[in-house]
Amino acid sequence: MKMTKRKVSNTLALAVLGLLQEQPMHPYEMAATLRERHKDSSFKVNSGSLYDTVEALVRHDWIEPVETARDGRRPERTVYATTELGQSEFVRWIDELLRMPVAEYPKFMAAVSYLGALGPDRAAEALAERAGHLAQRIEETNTVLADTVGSGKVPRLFMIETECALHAWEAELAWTRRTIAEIRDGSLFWPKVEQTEQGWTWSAPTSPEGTTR
Amino acid sequence: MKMTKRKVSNTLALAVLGLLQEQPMHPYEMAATLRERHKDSSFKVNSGSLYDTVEALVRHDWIEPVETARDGRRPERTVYATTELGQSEFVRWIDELLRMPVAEYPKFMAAVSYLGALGPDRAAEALAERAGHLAQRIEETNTVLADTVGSGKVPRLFMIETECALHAWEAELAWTRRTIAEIRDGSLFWPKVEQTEQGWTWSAPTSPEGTTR
DNA sequence: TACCGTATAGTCGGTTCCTACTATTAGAGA
DNA sequence: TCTCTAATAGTAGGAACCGACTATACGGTA
Repeated sequence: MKMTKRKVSNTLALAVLGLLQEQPMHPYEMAATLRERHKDSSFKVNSGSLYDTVEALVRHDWIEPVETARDGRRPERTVYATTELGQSEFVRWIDELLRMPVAEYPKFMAAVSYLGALGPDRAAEALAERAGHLAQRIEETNTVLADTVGSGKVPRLFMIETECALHAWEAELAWTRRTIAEIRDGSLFWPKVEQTEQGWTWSAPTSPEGTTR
Repeated sequence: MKMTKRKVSNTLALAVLGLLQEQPMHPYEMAATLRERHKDSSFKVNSGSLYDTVEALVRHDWIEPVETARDGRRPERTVYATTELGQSEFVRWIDELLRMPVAEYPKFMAAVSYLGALGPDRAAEALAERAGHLAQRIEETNTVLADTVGSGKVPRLFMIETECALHAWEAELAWTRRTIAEIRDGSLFWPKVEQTEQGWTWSAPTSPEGTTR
């Protein structure tokens, strides 16, 4: 009592569709092209997933095999192309993804939920290390942007997602640094948790402005 | 030639460990508690995944069943508690997640990669709709914060991930609005792509400041 | 009191996803 | 010319994940 589920949800499929809008390709070439164009920071390019995704797209008639070539004794390669359905759904899908924000569950958010468990000192130290990594990643990404868009090799629109990611990381870095500061200067109060018969209680902050009462 | 893989990577497992630090619980209660505390925006709480995750944690000796109770004729419930290993790994895992940023692949980033495919008008419109949804979500989250932390019911530290998420959404909203503006005033140039024998070419921007030459 | 919606508690089956591995060839170096 | 590495191209098996479903109890109401 269940049809093969209507939609392919993995975004790697979106990348595949995008590439096949340009020209027919075999999966390995898709992976290589995505890496060449630095799209592998927006899509998780994993050969196992890629072949599965391609098969799923074929099942839904969004793409179809157009030839199987063999180059010398290398394994046989199957070359795929989009269908008309694939072309229209490609655009529809992008539209939908842009319009409707969906809940994501980044690992960082999970860890921040339990920041308290580390205690103030270790938490601040861990966040500081993260801040360093983030800063480095931001710098590297700026370099990439400089020698693609900056040097006129690629139109800005084709790398716009990199700018988007950059802004997200900068925001995360800013939040991280601010939080480190708040931990260190005590403005993020660290309650001590105790268990009573009624359940859990925590100490209230000794308020610097006003009474605790 | 492969041991049962060392680590449970699903962050829902982190939530389970966190709850069991407080007191033994059965899975259904974990889900209910997470929802009560609004932690279901940091962790994807899905009953299917939850039971799988609990089993995985048992396999790795991070938690263990402590009793199986039956209340009337309701299905039997198994109550779990952390082990010592679970307690130390809980802290280690948080530490690791905080220190090292990992690549995430949000759906939005994927869609932005192919923003070009929509054409400027539709792209701007889609982003505008997103901006509306984001603004609404931000407002709702502010309300939640106001009547938990704001009213002193819960210490700020226990909802800190909500502040973190809020900042991320605000940054996304800011980027989205700025990009809409750039599309509309033409400062984000939309190249026209053409296919030649050499491959692909795109029109260069007719630069407003300086010559195109 | 018969019915209905919601809360409680969890199972089942299938799809997706990823890690690890296989196998061949081209080119660089010794 | 032999070997080693990197690139080419993909397979296989299992873990993770999720949606849909099952079944009981409880409280209100028509």
